[in-house]
Amino acid sequence: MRLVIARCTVDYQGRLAAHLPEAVRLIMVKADGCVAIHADGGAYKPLNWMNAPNTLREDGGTWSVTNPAGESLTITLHEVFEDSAHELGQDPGLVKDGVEAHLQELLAADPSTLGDDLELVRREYPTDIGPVDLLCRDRSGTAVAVEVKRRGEIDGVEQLTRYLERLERDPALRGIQGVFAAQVVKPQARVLAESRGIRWVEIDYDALRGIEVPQMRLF
Amino acid sequence: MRLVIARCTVDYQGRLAAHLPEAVRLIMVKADGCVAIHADGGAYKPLNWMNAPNTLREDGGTWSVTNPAGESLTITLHEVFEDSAHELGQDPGLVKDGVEAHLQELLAADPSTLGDDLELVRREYPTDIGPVDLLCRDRSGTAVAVEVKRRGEIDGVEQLTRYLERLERDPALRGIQGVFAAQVVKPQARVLAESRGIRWVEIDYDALRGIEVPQMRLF
DNA sequence: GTGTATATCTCGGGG
DNA sequence: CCCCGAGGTATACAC
Repeated sequence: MRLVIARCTVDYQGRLAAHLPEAVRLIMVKADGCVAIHADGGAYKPLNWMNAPNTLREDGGTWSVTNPAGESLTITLHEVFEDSAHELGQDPGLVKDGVEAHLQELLAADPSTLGDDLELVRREYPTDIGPVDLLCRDRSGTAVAVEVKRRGEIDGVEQLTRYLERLERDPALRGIQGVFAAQVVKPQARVLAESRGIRWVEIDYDALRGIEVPQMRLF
Repeated sequence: MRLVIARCTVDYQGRLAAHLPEAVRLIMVKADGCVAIHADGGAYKPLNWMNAPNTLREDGGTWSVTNPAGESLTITLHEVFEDSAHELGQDPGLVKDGVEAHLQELLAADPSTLGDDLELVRREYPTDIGPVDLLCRDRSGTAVAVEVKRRGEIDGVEQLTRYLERLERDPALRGIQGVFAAQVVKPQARVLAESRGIRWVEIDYDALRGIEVPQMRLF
């Protein structure tokens, strides 16, 4: 990783056109070739950047970064305060716990949390407008579509509504019911779900984890 | 801006739990207090981060970053290879051109791209759930609401559907039609739009720019 | 402050 | 490769 602190101007031409007036900034060049221009604030997002794969050409105080898609980033260095490089090596990567995919896994393993005697038919059941998280059947054989969210907001209810509309057209699924499952279901989402005959369930993540087998734990 | 290259482990506890095993990484601390942990690859997004406002406490080789929302980032330094600081100053900021606002401008200037003889009534026409991008009328006097996107996805169709439902309640707009305009309209969005009687149009941005007057350009 | 809409979103998974 | 959905989305702007 190369780190350059310099007074510079930057121009990006590609999906949009963007220009940075002259100022002192950090230019970060990673081992995979990606380039990011950082100011001293504004969260982690750089002011300007170019992702790999790309080509970096240095010509005196002018850097040209181009990629196969035809985008270009031009950096003009007016004054360089530091220019250092470090070997970081391969990163072992981030281990995450507590995201929607994990919730979905846990619920797929034990759908009874969502209602009496629910049995899983399949996860990511496909429709022509995208896959529904869980397709189940209850004891009476009625199909049940489940949308799982970490935070249950109005968008999720809309999403489940679209799926139900599509699934209802399949004769084998006629009469399908909807369940909206999330750790927290916001008031607006509750109202919308109820007005559409969709049942909503708040899930206790820690309780679900408690019944989980040890080797499923990530760390 | 402080830049530290170090062998470290990192743990985040907050909206989820995430762990980084020991490896050499860049730790960037910006003037506003935000902290980002970068590996030597993988676009501009850091592996882990904590945005301002937060509190950084250094205790030997252990850094604790906490924020008012109760999230925490713990960095354990095992070996420090570099630790430098630089004064960057206030950044004048980015000048952008070519985003959705620009597309909307161009279409407002020439709505005929969207359909025969469309005439603009007004941009950002207000409804009680937000403004619709363009309100037009066609030759027959029928109102037409236009939602403009750079990339036409399912969310945009939902958005336009909500506006149409509101606008239909206005007697002066009864019978209003919807047009979903984007540089690219994704297949799922096409299906949903058609099933709701909304016409979709793909826009050629470069062709629109070609007929644009020079003083509309930003730089 | 909450809600809504945008983003050069980034990132990962599946066909 | 594209399509699609999730994100600790972040960010700006309106109410």
